[in-house]
Amino acid sequence: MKTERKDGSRKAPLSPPSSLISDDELVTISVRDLNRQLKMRGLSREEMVKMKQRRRTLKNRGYAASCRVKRLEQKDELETEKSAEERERLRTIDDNRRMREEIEAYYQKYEAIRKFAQEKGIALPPELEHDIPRL
Amino acid sequence: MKTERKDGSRKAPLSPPSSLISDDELVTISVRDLNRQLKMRGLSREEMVKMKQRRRTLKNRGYAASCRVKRLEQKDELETEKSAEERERLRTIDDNRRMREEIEAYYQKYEAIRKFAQEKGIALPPELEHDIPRL
DNA sequence: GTGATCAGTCAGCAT
DNA sequence: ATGCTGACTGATCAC
Repeated sequence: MKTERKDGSRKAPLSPPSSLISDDELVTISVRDLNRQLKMRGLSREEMVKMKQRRRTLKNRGYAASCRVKRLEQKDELETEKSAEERERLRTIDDNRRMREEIEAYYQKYEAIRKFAQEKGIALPPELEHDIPRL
Repeated sequence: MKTERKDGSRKAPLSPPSSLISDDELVTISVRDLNRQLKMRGLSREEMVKMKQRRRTLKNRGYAASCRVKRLEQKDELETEKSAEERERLRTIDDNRRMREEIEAYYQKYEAIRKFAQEKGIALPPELEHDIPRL
């Protein structure tokens, strides 16, 4: 079975030590502002490209996390819906059982009267004198 | 929406060009046989370690694939079960509808006889003379 | 050592 | 550019 991670810390993925901007800022800032910041600090074209790539990677990290959360949510949703269907099904089956009892009660009542009439020699109207076929 | 990969080829992940053993062999062979092969070919300790790591990575690749397949299968299973529950529920509801009709038929029959008796002034046994409360 | 799963990375698709 | 997802990798857990 699975337990907890000994260490909650993750792979401390990228971010070169010489980061001028924190990961958090970098993913939050707009492209426009980022360009401005980089220009102000006088980064070389190559450094700009590197920074852009780091931003993209950080974004991807977030997307991956969202993707996993979404998958779990959809799974939970499916399970919930399945349970709801099952509950409904069982409830309906129970309704069914009670209805069978009700049918039986009317059937017995009807049969009792019919036999009573037959024994007393009372002629019933034709539509009442025959048994209803049991379903 | 998602379409097809233009190119079925994958990232050609590892396998240094100078591979003495193909990926397929490497994951298949037993550790015992692998050691024998490596010894026979006279690989350095460092090369041995590299090879072991490559083997582990290849194994992991397979595990990851299994894991994804399993996830999909479980999802499909859930969806199938949900559909089955739903079908059953609808079927039961339909049974229910038919039973209601049956109840109504007996009820009408019973009521008709009871009223007939009442009009003719025929005394019914006490257990037959009263209406059954409708459920 | 083996298998499974998580989080991160990258490729490729769609918007 | 942005967001998503499949596949791959390394870390880490259980056995």
